[in-house]
Amino acid sequence: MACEDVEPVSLQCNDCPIRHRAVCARCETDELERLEEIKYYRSFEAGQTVIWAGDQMDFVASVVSGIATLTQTLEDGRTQMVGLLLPSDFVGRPGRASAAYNVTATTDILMCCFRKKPFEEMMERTPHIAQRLLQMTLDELDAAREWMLLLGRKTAREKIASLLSIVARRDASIKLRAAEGRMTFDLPLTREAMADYLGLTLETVSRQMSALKRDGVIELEGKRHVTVPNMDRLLEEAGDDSDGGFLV
Amino acid sequence: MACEDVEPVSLQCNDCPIRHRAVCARCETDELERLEEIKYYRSFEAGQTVIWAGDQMDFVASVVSGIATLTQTLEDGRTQMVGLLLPSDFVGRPGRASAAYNVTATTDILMCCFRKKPFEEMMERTPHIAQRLLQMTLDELDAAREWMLLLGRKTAREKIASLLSIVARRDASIKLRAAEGRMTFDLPLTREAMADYLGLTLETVSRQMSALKRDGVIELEGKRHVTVPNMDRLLEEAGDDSDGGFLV
DNA sequence: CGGCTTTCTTGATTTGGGTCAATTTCTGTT
DNA sequence: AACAGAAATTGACCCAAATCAAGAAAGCCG
Repeated sequence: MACEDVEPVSLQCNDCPIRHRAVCARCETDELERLEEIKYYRSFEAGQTVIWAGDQMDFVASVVSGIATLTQTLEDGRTQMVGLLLPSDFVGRPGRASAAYNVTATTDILMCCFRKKPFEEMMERTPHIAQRLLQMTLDELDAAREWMLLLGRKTAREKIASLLSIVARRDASIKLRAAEGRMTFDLPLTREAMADYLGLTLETVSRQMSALKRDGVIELEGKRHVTVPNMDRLLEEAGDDSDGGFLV
Repeated sequence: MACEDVEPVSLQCNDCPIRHRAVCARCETDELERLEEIKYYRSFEAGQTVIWAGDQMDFVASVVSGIATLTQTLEDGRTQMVGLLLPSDFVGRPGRASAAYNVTATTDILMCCFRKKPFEEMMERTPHIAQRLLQMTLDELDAAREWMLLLGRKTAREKIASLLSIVARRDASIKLRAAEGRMTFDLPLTREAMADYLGLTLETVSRQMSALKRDGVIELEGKRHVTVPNMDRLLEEAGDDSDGGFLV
């Protein structure tokens, strides 16, 4: 339980195929059993709502496989995606009783859940977990603010290019593909989801995708499979050469 | 140093006129001396840049008086404000070497700074500080995401109304004015700053302010002094009845 | 007080992206 | 293979907000 070392990283559950990014590796040996005690799995089908904004939320969770989105909506139905959850991402927050956003599965998804109370107790006993969560939350805050720049000031074309480069990069990091230059990946989102993410309509998304294709910035096979012949060109189109803005 | 109590709140420096919201009241007695050791003040004039994005940042700080903004910019000069710092707000982050945003003083401002290294050491020794910072960061994240909805999906009029209601509320909470209904406050921002906050141009901001005035939603004396005769009406114009979205 | 700058307002015009509507292309399914 | 339903594209038109361009207020300072 005592955990004196410096660099907290991620924690590997016994039977989850991924490493959760939430908790402390150093404490792993001591806390793992306890973690196993309080955890359970839930799976959802594509399109299902995991939780509605405002609902009671008595667990925190880590995405094991699949993709989910965080969205907010106005009464008249306008919706804005405020986050994308990929495997190993963390949902829910200690010290908050109800969910702040709608969480929706966009593909079939498996989540590894921890009951909130015991998780919070574990946090109390294991300071590095709070520090690790702080780190992650600060990263998410940076990503959210990067997204604010995109939503407030970028053109439709720049928005699309930004999203594509983020997905490409995220995909690349998973596959450990170091190469710049040519890059191939599948879009995990429908045109509508992209629109909700970027503050556009799906028609505009479609039009700009076609325009980028016409101009040779991307190639499309089918609707979802994208290849970027020249990554630098795409980044240029995105309007900033920042190497980041991982909301993803 | 040991700090076993539950509810971390804020810390009162010996000679700052405000309570910083960053740290733990329970540890106050023990940590205060040390805090005094590592702290120093810096003041900036209206318009001055406190720090540029990417610069080395070897301190964290709390705003004592005045107002500062966090902004991001694209190469061609388009800028988006991503945060507003009011007295007692916290800037800078443990575990990060360089600033992520431009911080600019919009009024004369006094900041209470703590050198980062010792501050981080204090965090190590005082778990509740990390927990308190986590809490604050989660709140900021919520606010940023609320702002994403505004930037992505609200009309110019709704954006203005949202900003006004946030400033009104923040002002009200400072003055401990419980009354709903009629409300009076000074805008701490120029039209241009409002535009950068809302993802609009200053002309549009000005036009929508005039429109809200014409429609009796607000009254204006001079350019900056606003009174809201009916707070509910303003909230209605803001497009959501959420009682929050404090990016402020 | 009068000149000077900065901030703000208002008008005329343009345009990027929204809206509405009609196809087309992809999934499955039986 | 044929059909159905969902997802995506494309076109025609429109409108909210951007852009361009004067002026009007409000500070500020000698």
